[in-house]
Amino acid sequence: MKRAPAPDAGPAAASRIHDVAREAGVSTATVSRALRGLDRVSPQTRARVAAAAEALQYVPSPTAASLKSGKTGVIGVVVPFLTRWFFTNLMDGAEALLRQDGYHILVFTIGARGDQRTQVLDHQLLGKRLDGILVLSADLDPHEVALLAGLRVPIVTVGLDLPGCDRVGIDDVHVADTAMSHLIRLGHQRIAYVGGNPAEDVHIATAVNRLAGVTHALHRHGLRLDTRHASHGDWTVHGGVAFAERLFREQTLPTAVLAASDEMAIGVLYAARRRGLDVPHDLSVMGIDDHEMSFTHELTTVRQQVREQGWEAGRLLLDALYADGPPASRREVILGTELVERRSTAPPSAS
Amino acid sequence: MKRAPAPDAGPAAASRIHDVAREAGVSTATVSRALRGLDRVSPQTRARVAAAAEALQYVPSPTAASLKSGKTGVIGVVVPFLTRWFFTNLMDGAEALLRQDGYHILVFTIGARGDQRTQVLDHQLLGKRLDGILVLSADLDPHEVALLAGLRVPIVTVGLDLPGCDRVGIDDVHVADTAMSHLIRLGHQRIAYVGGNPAEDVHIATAVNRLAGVTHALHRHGLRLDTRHASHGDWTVHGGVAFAERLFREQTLPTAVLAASDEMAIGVLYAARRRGLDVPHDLSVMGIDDHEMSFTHELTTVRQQVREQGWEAGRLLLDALYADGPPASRREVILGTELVERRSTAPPSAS
DNA sequence: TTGTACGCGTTATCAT
DNA sequence: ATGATAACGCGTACAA
Repeated sequence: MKRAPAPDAGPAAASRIHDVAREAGVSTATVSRALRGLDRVSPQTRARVAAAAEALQYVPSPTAASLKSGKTGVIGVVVPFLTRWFFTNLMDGAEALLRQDGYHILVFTIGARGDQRTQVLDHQLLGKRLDGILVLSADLDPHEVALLAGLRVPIVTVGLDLPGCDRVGIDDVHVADTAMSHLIRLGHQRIAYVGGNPAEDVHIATAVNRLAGVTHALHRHGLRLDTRHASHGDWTVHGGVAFAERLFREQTLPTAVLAASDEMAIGVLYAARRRGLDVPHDLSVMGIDDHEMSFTHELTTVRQQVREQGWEAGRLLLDALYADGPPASRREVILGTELVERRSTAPPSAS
Repeated sequence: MKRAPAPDAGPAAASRIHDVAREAGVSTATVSRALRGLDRVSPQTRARVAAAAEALQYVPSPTAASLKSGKTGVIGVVVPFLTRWFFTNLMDGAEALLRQDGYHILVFTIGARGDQRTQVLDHQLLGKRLDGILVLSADLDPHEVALLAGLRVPIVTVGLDLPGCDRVGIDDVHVADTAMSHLIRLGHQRIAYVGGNPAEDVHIATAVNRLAGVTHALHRHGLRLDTRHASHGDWTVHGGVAFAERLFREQTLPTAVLAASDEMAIGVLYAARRRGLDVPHDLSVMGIDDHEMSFTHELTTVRQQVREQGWEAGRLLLDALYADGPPASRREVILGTELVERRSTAPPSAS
């Protein structure tokens, strides 16, 4: 507030609703009604108010409006990482939709579980600041869930289930089944799998469900996972590299590797190339997601529509926001997936 | 507000400062002072207030506090895209730092220039909502600049210059010079270059500066850009692919390609492989950035520290926020860069 | 050290 | 259709 008004630019102080009222010769109540397009304002008055507001460069204070109305126009987006393809695409989709309706996005990056997360999702920081919450594939612990639920605002999740909350996602069992079935159909029998860590991803069923899909597909064809060829990574490229390096030390190698994420699959590709293995001749590699960099790696995968999921989540949240009163029922949107064949997979070589 | 209080959970209504005051047997003023750690509160009183606040689950209303103080605790981050590596890493760095000081991040994704941007950076939406602004490599047009400047809050930019604003960045001329010099040192003489579009990136000197660095390096060695081998892309993988496909239709091919971004370089790699060219034997390819997927593509590049730039930008903004009153001087933080040699580059083959 | 009382800028209720 | 006025919840002079 000590910032002196610059002598060379615009109005020294922002104008308030009172100034507009005086300028237009009406009351503040009328200004408020006119500017927000409410009923019961004569066309002439509305025009006069609009002109006055324009002349005075009037911008309503969102703070004051929020204090009175209880609505902030802000949606909290809870996301583990800001730098990973999956999450940023979710955010992008959600933001695009929410912005159309004048909502703003407040970001809460909570990072990997167990870190300093309690500092991020803090009662103090969240309190009365948000109209709604989007939880984007963040594996919240019970305390965090309770914190969010205590806010008493609509919550929509993507990629996980929260009791009573609307939800968007894909069929993870099916997507993994599709991927594994493709490798089996090509003729592979010794297939390695690197999934997510079910112990870490307690609230995110992704790791569990994709493993289930993999197992289903194998069982259907009388196959099973070789424990020496199955492990879990952290969903990242480096996790995939680490998995592959362990794998390559085994006596018998698989003829194909399925990774639960494209990023891990790309890590496997990298490690394989480093070891001099020819993909797909010596080893087929397949992922799940269709990451933006999958095509440049010629990676066969099963595509999910990530941006669309964010978009749908935003839509569900808006619905909940406009329908005040408790929701009639819980809604679920499950988007489809699609096999994308590229050059990283082939039938096992005769050798 | 019609949402009926759930019978099975917490307090029906959030408690206000008045409730805490009554519970602790003091005035609201004392509660305010005690809870915010101000002086002139006796230890006993402070403890009693703290206990009462705890018991009532009291959380101060940020809205009301903002209305009084004029501070919102919110920083606006203006960014072109939410889904690109460079921007998300900047955001991540900035958010990590700003959160330490209790600030929140409000995202403004403005997209490519000329789209529907005016709808995003709107006077109405920005007004009185932000304590400060971070402009992350967004090429604002004059109207948008005026809009932000009119907010009268501290602004820090990354990757561009705004009059009077603190700034973080790298030496783009130097980084491009380093890259081109590396190719020349390897023995290349016919080197193609795909840069950014200087016509589109008016306010971002990146395209211009990197081209300047490229030209400097060439001139120093008596070389120059073949206009048939130089063009501009849109910084993306697809832009790189498109450039390479045009390039490969030329009569004489270069022995090396430098791209102004790793994403474009990766596109060039992809197109080269599709065409059956062996990298680096038939063609050396080099980028700038050290994108997270560059090592999986074995791409030689010049690394810049992106997350660190976001972090530094946050730091500059905090400084400006704490030092009220007009800034004494304009500050610039220029971070270093580093050549990263991988397998996509080699001396030109004898053929 | 603590309490009283006013104001922040808007919206909503009730008159008119 | 419009105006007067009371909240909204907190911070902070100023008084005690």
